Amino acid sequence: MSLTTAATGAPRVRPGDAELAGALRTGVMRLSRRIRNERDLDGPSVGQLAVLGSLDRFGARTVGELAAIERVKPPSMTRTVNGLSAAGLVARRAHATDGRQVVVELTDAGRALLAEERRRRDAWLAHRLLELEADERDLLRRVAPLLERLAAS
Amino acid sequence: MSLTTAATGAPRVRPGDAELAGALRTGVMRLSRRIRNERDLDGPSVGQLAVLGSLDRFGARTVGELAAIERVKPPSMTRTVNGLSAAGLVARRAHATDGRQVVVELTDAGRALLAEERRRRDAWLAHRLLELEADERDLLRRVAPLLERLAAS
DNA sequence: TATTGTTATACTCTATAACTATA
DNA sequence: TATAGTTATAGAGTATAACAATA
Repeated sequence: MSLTTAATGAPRVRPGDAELAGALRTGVMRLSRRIRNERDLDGPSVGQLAVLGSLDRFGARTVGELAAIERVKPPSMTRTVNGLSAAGLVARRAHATDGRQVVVELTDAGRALLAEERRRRDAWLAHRLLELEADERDLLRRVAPLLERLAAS
Repeated sequence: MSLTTAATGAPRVRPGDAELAGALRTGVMRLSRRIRNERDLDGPSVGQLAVLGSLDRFGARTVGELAAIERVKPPSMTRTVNGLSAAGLVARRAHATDGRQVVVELTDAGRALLAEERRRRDAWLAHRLLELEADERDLLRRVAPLLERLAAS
């Protein structure tokens, strides 16, 4: 099975390509809805957890940077940070040199919650993943960065 | 907390497994947000399009069946169907034998819109997909049903 | 003037609870 | 009584527009 044309070497569109966008879209949208539904109702929201994770991975970031990372608008990130701050999971502090910017950083409580969150990663998604075959998990592991790339493009 | 049991011979968790749920979750959530943002603002919403697609694939279905397929609650599906009906894309009709149920079916306009939607599948997602390598698209094609399975489990 | 963040406001999608009609 | 769908209402998450503070 050749995936490229003999002439140009350009990727050849296969029969299923016309349906791929649709299939991927419905799969992503349904799974995202499912994830939103299954999370711990007393804990941080999915969006809040994503911010905590980014702060842990990348270190303290301004509100604007967090908005860019999560691909939301600044007012939305302000709201998300407000929630995290009210829960004591992040703290705002002044930017060292630019008085307009607000730096957001994890608190000890935020780090602890993140650790706890990781510890119970056998919540429903991880649990469902374990019901898959090993090669299917491998597939998903390779695809996760692809989804990020698509979201960032 | 053990993720596998030596006794059952279940797939053994590899080093990356602990992070898979988190990576998949953030990828799915960000891409879903991106998809929501990029759609045609004058056309049907993502949820409405999904329903049109299901009606096309599976044929006429009751409101309750559509709610189950899309994994939303009946009142949400009533709203979605209301929007589609107001746009003339679907029609309600009485169930043949059960007066409580309402059957939803595609109209000609709905079918035409769906065809048009497919024709311009080189909108941003399909366009982005074509920028990937052929083997990456193959990966996504194999993963799409997996996402559905995860969402349905 | 331009940029960063916030406040005010509104819209979309989803949910639960209560209600109607039918089985 | 139980089920299917709808209506009423509320909550979460997002957006745009206007504003304040700072560069």
